[in-house]
Parts: sequence; C-alpha cells; structure tokens
Amino acid sequence: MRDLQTELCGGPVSRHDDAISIGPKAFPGTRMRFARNEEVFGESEPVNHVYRVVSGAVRTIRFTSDGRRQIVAFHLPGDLFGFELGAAHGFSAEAIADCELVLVRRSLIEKAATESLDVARALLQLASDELHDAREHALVLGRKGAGERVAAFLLSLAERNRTDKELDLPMSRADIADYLALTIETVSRAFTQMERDHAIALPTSRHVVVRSRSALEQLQAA
Amino acid sequence: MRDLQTELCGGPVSRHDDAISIGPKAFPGTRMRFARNEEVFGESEPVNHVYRVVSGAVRTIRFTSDGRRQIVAFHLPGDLFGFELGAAHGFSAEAIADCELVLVRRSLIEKAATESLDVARALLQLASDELHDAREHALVLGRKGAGERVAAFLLSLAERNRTDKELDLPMSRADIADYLALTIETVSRAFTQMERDHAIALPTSRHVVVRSRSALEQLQAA
DNA sequence: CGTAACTTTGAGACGTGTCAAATAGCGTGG
DNA sequence: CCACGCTATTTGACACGTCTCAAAGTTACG
Repeated sequence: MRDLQTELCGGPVSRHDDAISIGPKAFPGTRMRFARNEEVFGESEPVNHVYRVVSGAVRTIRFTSDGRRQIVAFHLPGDLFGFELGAAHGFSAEAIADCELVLVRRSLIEKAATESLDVARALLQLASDELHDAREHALVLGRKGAGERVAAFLLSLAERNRTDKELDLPMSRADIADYLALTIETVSRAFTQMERDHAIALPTSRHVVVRSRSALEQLQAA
Repeated sequence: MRDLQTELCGGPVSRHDDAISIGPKAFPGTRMRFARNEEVFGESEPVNHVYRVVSGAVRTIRFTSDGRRQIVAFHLPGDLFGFELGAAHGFSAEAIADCELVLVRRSLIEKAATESLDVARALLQLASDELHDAREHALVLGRKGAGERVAAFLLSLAERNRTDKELDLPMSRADIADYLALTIETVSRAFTQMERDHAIALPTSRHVVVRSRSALEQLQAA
C-alpha cells in the first residue's frame, strides 16, 4: 500500500510520495488519513492547502439555495483537488471512503507561482483541464438522458482507472445520483437496464464488469 | 471612438481600444466586424487568436454526439473569449448580432506568459473565473427547473449589464433554450409565466423590464 | 405589403421524480 | 458463527414537468 508509483514526472502535474509535484517543482506535504464521510474542508472555509489523493476517494460538493446536493467532481488516487485562487473554498470536500491524502500548504505553491513561470504555467494547465471537465459535465447534465449519463459516467471512470473491464465503484448510488443530477432510483434503474442489455454485469452493486464497451458507447451517445 | 483612453488597469484583465489588456500588459490587436450568425472560429480549428467583444454579442457553442446544440457561454461587450491552452478550439464561436471584435494573436500572449509572471497570473485568474462560471452553469442545468433557469439567466444578464431594470436581449429564444438546455417552447412559456406573475414585463420579446427583482430571485431559488 | 423568421400557445406523449415497500448487504454484538 | 438491525439498493405505481408535434400569431425586412 505504501509503494505507490515512484514514476517520474509525466506531465506538468504528477506525484511523489508525501509531496505534490506541480510542473518542475515538488512541494513537500503531510500525509493525513480521513475516515469515510469525514469532511476534508468546508465550503467558504479559507483555502489553506492543496490536496492529492493517495488512496481512497474524495467528493467535492455544493448545495443549491434550496438544499439539493450537487457533487462537483470525484477525486481518485493521483488526482489533485482543493486548488482555488480565492480566499475561500467555493465547495466542500468529503472522504467517500477511508482515505489517505497529501496536503501541501497553499502559500508554498502561491509563492512558487510568483517565482517560477513553469509552476504558473502548470497551474494554468490544471485550471484549464478542470474547466474542460466542468464544461463536459454541463453538457452531460444538459443534453443527456438518465441512461446516457450513467453510461458516460462508467466510461469515464473506466478511462481513469486504466482497467477497461472491471470497475470498483468507491461511491454509493446516492453519490452517483448527486453527481449526475438524477435520483438514486433512476440511477439504479439505469444500472439494471444496462445489465439486462448485457452491456455490464453487476457481481455486486459496487463492482461493475464491462461486458460490451461498444454497447456502453452507443448508450452514451444516444 | 479612436482616442486611446489611457485608463488605468482596473483588474487583471481590462480593455483598451483595439487592444486587449491582460494583467499589466496591453496587447495590440486588430478590430474586425462580423455579421449576424457569422462564424468567428470553428470547433477543432487551430487557436490563433484571443478575442474581445467591443460591440454586439457572441455565442460559443458545442454539439453533442447526436447533434444537439449546447451554448457554452454568451459574450457581451468587454468580455474576452477564445483563450485556450490546447492547439485546437474545443468549441466554435458565432456572432449573435452584427458585432465588432478585437483580435490579438495568441502567440503574443503566449510569449508574454512565458516572460511575465503577472501575465501568467492574469491568465490563471481568467481560467479560474471561467471555471467558476462553468460549474455554476452545471449546477443550474442539473438542479433547476425551467422557470428557475430562465429567472437565473435574466438575473445574471441584469448583473452583467449593470442596468438592473431594463434588459435588451441580443439573443433569440432558440439561443436561450440552447444555453439553458431547454426547448424554445419551454423558454417562451417561462417568459409568459413570469409576465403573468408580474415579475417582468415584455414590451417586445427581446426587451425585458424587471418589475420585481425579488420575485425573480424567489423564482430562481425554487 | 408580402414573405420568412421568430415567438407564442395548445394538446398529448414520454421520461424522470416521488412515494412506498421489498430485498440485499454489512457490521456489530450476542 | 449466527442473529440482529441499520444502511444501501432495487423494484413498483403514479404524478408531474418538459419535450414533441402542430398551428396560430407576431415581428422584421425586403
């Protein structure tokens, strides 16, 4: 569990144990554990750290004015999160499962960004990637039906996991529903339907076997 | 129109005639006119320029795999758009009405960003703001009903126009529908309903008078 | 004025939400 | 190890909102 990839810097943002690499620089951090459902930081709290997921999974969430929950993003091992320019967080973060995170003081990164153009560039790339994801998400929420959203979600998870065939979902149906802006029941029905169509198999509700990637891709496109 | 106001930089991104200011630097550009519905740039075309709206209005759009149109954002006078890190545009841009734009060569800005930390910082701020908007948009599309979306849209337009009471909509119902992920008919019905509720008046279909801001805010929250 | 594009209104179909209940899974303590 | 109770998930029936299709009305412009 401890020997997570000591791979070399693959892109502008990569990983080292107990540190976060941004562009050419590796920032020393502290490793912390969070229990399932524990809050990592809260909305409108000051932004003091940037985080990297070592193990487990994290969700970032917002609430509408009338109290409905919207999951902004899921963060899996290797992902950075919590980086914001403003003084206060625009959303909160919670551990989906027990997890290990690396925390780096924001001031370290801010300072480096005012000294190194490569760091500044890497941060811009990071924000730009998040922007792309957010727009993709808006497109999915606006233009796709329930089945298409779930299919797209599974495909994107498969892509991130690098295991095209078998997926362990760290999150509950409720989390998926709040990410895709659906209800638990509708998400559940979408899974059942995909199973009936032989696109996936569900040995357990949290374990997905992709039987036919093309069927999923077709569903997603619908 | 032509006299170079040497106004001081108001924020990280501000404007000068025939130039685009990013942080401390003003980049010289060219002014161009585009006719209603003319394409400014196309999806997957190379990113050669950054644009600022001088007059008129622009929409940036994407298409889903099955051909449905989604408007990513509306750009009003003063707004920058078209800035992307990748080689190719992820969306296309079209003139909503006849408009004047200032174009600055991307290479100028890219170069400055590798020389000036303030420029790099301003670009990061720009991307960060766009990210915030995109997430807000995703929240609206995912969690709000038709009336709430239209109310939120009008309020955000009012905020941008700095005229809280009277709004001239440069875009058609079809554009609003494709921005809010609704149909033309549903958008039209929402307008009619808001008129019945005395939240707004519609002297013409493109001119909105805000009768009761609080009513709109209540509608938006629902 | 005449024509085309845009907007509004209406009626019915369809999909997702809501409410309710059954089932499965899982950790805890006996 | 089993029994229990809690949570998560699945399934069903029905309600509601938005889309679809159709048509009338309005506006802009040649």
